[in-house]
Amino acid sequence: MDKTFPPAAPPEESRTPVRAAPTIRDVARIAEVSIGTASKALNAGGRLSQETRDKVLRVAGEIGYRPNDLAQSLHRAKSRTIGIISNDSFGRFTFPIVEALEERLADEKIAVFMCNATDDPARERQHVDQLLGKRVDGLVVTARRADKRPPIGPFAHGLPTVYVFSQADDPDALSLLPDDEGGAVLAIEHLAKLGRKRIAHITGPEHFEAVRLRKAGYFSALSAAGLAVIDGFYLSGVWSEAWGRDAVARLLTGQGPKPDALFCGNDQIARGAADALRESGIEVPSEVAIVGFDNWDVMTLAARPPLTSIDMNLKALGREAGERLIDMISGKRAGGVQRRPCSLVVRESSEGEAGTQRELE
Amino acid sequence: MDKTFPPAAPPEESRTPVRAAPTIRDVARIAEVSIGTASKALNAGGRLSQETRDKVLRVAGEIGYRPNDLAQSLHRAKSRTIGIISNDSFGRFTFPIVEALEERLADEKIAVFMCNATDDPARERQHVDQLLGKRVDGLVVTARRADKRPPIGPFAHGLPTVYVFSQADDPDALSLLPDDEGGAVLAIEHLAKLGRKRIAHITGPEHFEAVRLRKAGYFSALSAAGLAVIDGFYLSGVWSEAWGRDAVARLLTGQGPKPDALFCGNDQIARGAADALRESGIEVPSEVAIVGFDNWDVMTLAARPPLTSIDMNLKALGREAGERLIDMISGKRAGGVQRRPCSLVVRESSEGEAGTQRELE
DNA sequence: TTGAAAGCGCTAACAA
DNA sequence: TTGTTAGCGCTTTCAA
Repeated sequence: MDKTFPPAAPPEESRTPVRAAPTIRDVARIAEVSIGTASKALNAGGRLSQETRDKVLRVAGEIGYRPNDLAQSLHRAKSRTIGIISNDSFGRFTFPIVEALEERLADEKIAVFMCNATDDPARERQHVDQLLGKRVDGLVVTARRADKRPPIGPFAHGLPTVYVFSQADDPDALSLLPDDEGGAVLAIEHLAKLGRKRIAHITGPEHFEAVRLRKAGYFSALSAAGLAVIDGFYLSGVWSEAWGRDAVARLLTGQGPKPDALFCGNDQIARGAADALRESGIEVPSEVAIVGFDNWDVMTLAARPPLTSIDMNLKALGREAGERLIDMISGKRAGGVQRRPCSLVVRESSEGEAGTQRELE
Repeated sequence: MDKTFPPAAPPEESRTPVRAAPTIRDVARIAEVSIGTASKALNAGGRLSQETRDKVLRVAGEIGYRPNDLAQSLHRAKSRTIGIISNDSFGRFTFPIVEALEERLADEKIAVFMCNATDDPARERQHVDQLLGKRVDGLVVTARRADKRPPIGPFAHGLPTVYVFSQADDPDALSLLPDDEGGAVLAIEHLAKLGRKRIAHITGPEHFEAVRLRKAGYFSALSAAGLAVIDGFYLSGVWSEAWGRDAVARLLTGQGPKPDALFCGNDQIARGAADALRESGIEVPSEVAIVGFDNWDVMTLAARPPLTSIDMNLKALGREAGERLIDMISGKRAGGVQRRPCSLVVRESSEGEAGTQRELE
């Protein structure tokens, strides 16, 4: 066969619909300038006649030229790209963090690779490996539990990394976490200010560091407020509404004093507690006030009454993670475990004047 | 000053901790071969003496060489990178989709850029623009509502794009959606099989296409099952537990017949309905059975009793979106609105033999 | 079996 | 003011 004949058109299926993006070379050719000139015009740099500059920009606009970041990254040191490794398969905590982070980085024209490792170290390693291949400028690591985890690496050593809602077992690493203990203190101070004297704490499993920290805050704030620690008023269980109901049943059937307030380890427990109280004919908040944790609207707003809760300010945490990462990328060193304040969101489950419906001393 | 003096060391802050990644040039130099040879060895291609190949690979391993994807992408046609534009700021529906999509694409060594547009067209456009600069091979668009939206572009024209849980107002675009109508049919068939005759439908706002489709499924399945359409048994409101409770109150206080089953437009409504029934002394499922929609465990498992629900199989949807996008990237054309089946997940709120506790005909 | 060199799209230093 | 060119890290011919 004659090789000079044009080859047959490729079959429909394999004909890609993407037409190759125009390059700076195309712009230069059409605008009848050199590539260097075109580059200068497009990057608004150097001295150039206004006329040439305009012509180049016009042509670029007309043919839909868009610089190729890949090519730029190749000889800038930076790819303007970071990776985020998430280990929260449900996303309830991770999502607001990631969202705020992404928003903050978008302002800086940095794009975010999203990788879900779902607590599988092999997958995680694979993802990090891929991200290194993509020459990301930094890494963010998130998790569902705020417990210590082995640091990324050593294969990622030297890469700016921020752990957020997650804690690396490496003193040099930067970890950004909510101040769980402080959050608990907020809750107890609030209840104490309302005149409550017998505050119980119903919470999740103790293998969560958050549980241990909130517990510590509970006890320290009680004593700071001059309130007695009552036997049987600290109940650790699981993170469910059912446990909230159970725990309330236990508190009500016991021999000892009955609580006039509950501080719950999360909003699901708090909601279960609210249901159990209502169904036992105990009024919230007049007889028993409730404060939850997480400020998860799905729970706090649907509960009857709506729940006062502690907000971990996850969006702020995500935004700050972005900022710290940007700092690290530009060479600033940082490390250590840093905790950010929670805030109290008051709703009906704890509203009302202190002591109005209470026996006063 | 003498220019030949070495410049002062940069201040601590600006000294970046990242040591430049080794290049193939480094590998070649240390292994004492040419760059071409090193490349051949690393890519397992071409004929090469086993000895040289081993030496190159050993050196590469020792110095931690990792190919630079950016450089590769530059003259491959593909970047092995896609972008996902999400418009669901809460993430409840989007998250499982994105997660499955990311997992599927990771198998193909394709990385995912995550962009949240939060329903702001300007932000969306900005993101698409950035993604085009990064030379992504494709785009996935997700939303919170499965309603029609303007297509991405025309600036992204020609770029393989899949709309998932989201529908482009463009007949050529590929949209992947759950079969809401079929889901409703599943629910009604299930209840009819249990012997229920008076099935009410409590749902969300009609401006959601999903509401209209589920409504259509409700009516068509009723008539297919030979069941009467009862006046006042279709109630459209909002997506909340409170509305579920309200709607039940309406159904119970009305003059007409009382329902023996409820099909709810989502699980929050269903949970509210379950609460209202229990508090009215009506037993679920013996007196009134309930089926929800979304199969959101936070609701279905916490409700008393646990809720039967329709699952939209979002993970499967996400995985398929990944597959279709891969197809499109490799040149396969696809388009149209494609709906994927939902499935029924039976729990206590509708369990039990048909008619055992019911008046039978 | 190995090496040399062109080129992917872009920037920046230098030359004209 | 504009053009030329080296080179970012890699692959891929072609030559040796």
